[in-house]
Amino acid sequence: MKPLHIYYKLLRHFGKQYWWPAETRFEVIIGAFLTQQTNWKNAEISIENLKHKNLLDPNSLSTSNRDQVEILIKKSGFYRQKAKRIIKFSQYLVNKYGGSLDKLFCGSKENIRKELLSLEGIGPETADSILLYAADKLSFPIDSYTIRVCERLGIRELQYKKLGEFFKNNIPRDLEIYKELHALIDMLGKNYCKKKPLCCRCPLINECIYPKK
DNA sequence: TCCCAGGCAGGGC
DNA sequence: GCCCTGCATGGG
Repeated sequence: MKPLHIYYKLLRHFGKQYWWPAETRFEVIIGAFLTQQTNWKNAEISIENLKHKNLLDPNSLSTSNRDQVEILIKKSGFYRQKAKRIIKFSQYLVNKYGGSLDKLFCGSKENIRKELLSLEGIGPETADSILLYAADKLSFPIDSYTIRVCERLGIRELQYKKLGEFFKNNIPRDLEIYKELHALIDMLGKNYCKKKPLCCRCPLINECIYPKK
């Protein structure tokens, strides 16, 4: 079963997800930090808290008080690390690019990715999420849901890099499809593919695993 | 009570 | 290179 086939099945089943839910690209990035190993709803509350304090822009966040930020983002967990990291990211953006994401995103995808990965708190998944949803670059994020769903589908290459290549080689180079497919896989994983029990109750995924001949 | 949530960094080996 | 652990809160 090809990823594109799965994409259309999921799209029919769940409808469009319209990821990433955010008003600005900067908000996408901060959300990407905050949602790490955390339920999106709690990350969203933290985002709203920052927004209400007018801290959701590079200049304000870069000069904000860390104790205050820690309190505002507490609900999304790991709040000390995350407060430090989003403030540091903002400072980096302001100091190197005058706070302009256009300037940060103006180079090649590969170079932007390397630069993002060099920053504290940005690993492969967060870098690819930022590239796809904030920079509009064709980069497919592999998160725990993606790995879980691919396990169910019997896809062997489960390491981040190989799985990324797998998607890259099997879906059209289309931003809309990249964005929606990642979101749809998360929707599927979130609802139907919990780690336990191992047997999957979702008819859709079962059909993917055992396609009709 | 236990497990999990849209990971990452740092250490050991 | 892979594997383990700390990071922290909230919901089911």
